[in-house]
Amino acid sequence: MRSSQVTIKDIARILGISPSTVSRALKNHPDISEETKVAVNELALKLKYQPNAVALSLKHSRSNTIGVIIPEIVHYFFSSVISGIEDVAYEAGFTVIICQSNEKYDREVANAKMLLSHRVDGVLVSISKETTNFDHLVMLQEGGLPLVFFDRIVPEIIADQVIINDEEAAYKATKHLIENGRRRIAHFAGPQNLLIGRDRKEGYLRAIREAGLQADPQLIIDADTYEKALIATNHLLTMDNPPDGIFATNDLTAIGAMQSLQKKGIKIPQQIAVVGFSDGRFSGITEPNLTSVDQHGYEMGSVATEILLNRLLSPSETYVPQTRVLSANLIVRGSSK
Amino acid sequence: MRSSQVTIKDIARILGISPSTVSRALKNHPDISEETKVAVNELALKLKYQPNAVALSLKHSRSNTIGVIIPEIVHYFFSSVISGIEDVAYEAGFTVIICQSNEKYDREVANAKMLLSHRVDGVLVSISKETTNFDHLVMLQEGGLPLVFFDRIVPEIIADQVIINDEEAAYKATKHLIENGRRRIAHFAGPQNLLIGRDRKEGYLRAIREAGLQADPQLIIDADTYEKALIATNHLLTMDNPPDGIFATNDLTAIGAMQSLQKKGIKIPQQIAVVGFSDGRFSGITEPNLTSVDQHGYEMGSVATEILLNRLLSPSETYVPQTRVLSANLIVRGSSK
DNA sequence: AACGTCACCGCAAACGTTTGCGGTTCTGAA
DNA sequence: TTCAGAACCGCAAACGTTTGCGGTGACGTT
Repeated sequence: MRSSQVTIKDIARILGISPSTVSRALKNHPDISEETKVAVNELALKLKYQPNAVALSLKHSRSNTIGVIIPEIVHYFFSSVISGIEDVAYEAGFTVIICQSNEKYDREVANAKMLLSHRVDGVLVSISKETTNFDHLVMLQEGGLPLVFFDRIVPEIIADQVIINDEEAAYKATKHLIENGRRRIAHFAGPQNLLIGRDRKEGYLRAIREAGLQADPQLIIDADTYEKALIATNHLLTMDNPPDGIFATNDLTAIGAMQSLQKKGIKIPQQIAVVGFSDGRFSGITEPNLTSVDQHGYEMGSVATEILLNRLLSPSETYVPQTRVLSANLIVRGSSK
Repeated sequence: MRSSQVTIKDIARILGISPSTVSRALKNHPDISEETKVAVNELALKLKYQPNAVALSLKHSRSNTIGVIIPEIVHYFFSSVISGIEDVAYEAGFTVIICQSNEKYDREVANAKMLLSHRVDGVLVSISKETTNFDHLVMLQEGGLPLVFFDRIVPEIIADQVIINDEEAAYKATKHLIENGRRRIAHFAGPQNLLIGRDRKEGYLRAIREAGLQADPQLIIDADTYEKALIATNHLLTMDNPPDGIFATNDLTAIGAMQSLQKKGIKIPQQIAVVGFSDGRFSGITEPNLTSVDQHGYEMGSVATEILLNRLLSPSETYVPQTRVLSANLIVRGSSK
């Protein structure tokens, strides 16, 4: 913030009137004469006066700024979410402070404190993989801030949330594999402290059970990164009875699996089919193209922001937390047909 | 910003002292007795007092916030840059307001005004494809804000900037194709109003000329998106004398080319080699893996932010704009061997 | 006792903007 | 002429925090 920007005081001094009159003239207040209004508005335009949003924030106890805490910016899904957030916030005249936790709890706590200090009006959160204690998020609520969780939600905290039905989506993905003849399906699972990790695994298990298949614990592997998938896939291939399908918790993991398979000369989908999750930009790029659950990142960001803005702009006396479940559809491509 | 957050006034009232004493006690001021300091600090901790950053901003004419204007968040390179920006800002105790222009000039102008109004301390900018008038950026400087351009810079404005040597990188990429025997190389070029578009084309042309090859205008096509590349590649294949190499201005465009080629049964790189630019996450995912110029997004964001923070934290009397050129190396993979 | 110094605070003003309330002047009606 | 109401402002205080300066009391020295 620079001292060389024009303030209401500058205009007042030049016109020989008081700052309160300048303020009222700029707001077209009925008590101010037309002559004064014209003079003020012309000078403000000429001097390129911009209201000081910081001073307004202090005066009104409202900053028109929302905070966003996400695990990682460089991730197609999350960057899509931020894009949706920023577009909706922009349309509503809000600015967006972006914080990444880099999947670290401590960083997430520091981010929460910083946002509280900056007096943001509300916060959109997707928690880090490490986060198992939620005091810092409760603190935000106690500070009067509405929270909206998205994707990685926290059932322990009463708040609005936007999700897809991870269990249902995973169920569909696994069922698709089963309907295409796969009988031994591995699941590359995300962290089980995150609800999305649990739900995706539950959906997978439900489809397995419904098909009367035996759930084999050896086919459920903790692997939610490209690198882990490279290793995990190699491991699967050493089994006496390797799988004929892989359902991965995200696209990059699925791609890691695909590449391991292809390096071993395994034909996809003929020998082993692969399904991902999130429908990132990659899915139309791999060979064969990746079947994937469309997670609607941009829409998730948009909806979460709309819910938050509604909380801010239309406060209601009774708080009923809202859960919006976005449709998640399976997009079938070459990797699983 | 919520009225339920604890202020210095609350602590002052509870302890029966003045707000200025609370402030000084919190800052360990030597004029304040040890007894008072202990009482203040204990109560502040108990009440979870957090300084009001908005009030501090107003008082100090400094917000410890930097603004970022980028063309598009959902883009691997830019999301990498933001990640670098956020990490460096966080370490320095700064927050980051993120604005995307969606490649629209009008949006970029509105973003600039909003950042000025929010009294950010400085701005990091990569301009939109549409931007040919820079008054809104000059306005930021006139408002006292230091600017740092990155990637898409504006030579017309005297400011700090962080780039890779696009011309040199493109020269290397094209030369690599030539050294691998390619004699008819197409260039999928970016917008020529952007310096990066011009420089990449110049580097391409220089390599062509140095090799004693004839530059064929029909081989230079305006195509900087995946979709445009699908079409442009098909068009190239209808030529009497199709190219044997393609140098694309970014990775997604290169991938579009690859997919068109593969759909027509063209072997990559045996028949036509492909080189991209930016070394996004995709390059290790395509088949064959894509040769690409590594654009160092995260490093670019980090360096740009460090330069900006230096401007803010160590102001110098004489302003000498700084240009940092990051190394850009060609990473050779299967698409061009 | 008087004076000077130091410890330890509180007052007041600043930052930019807004808004309630009251002051001043003018005009019209009684 | 007097009074009331309206037009048109300016003052003062608020928001949260900081910081210069001055006030007050205690203590030590002359």
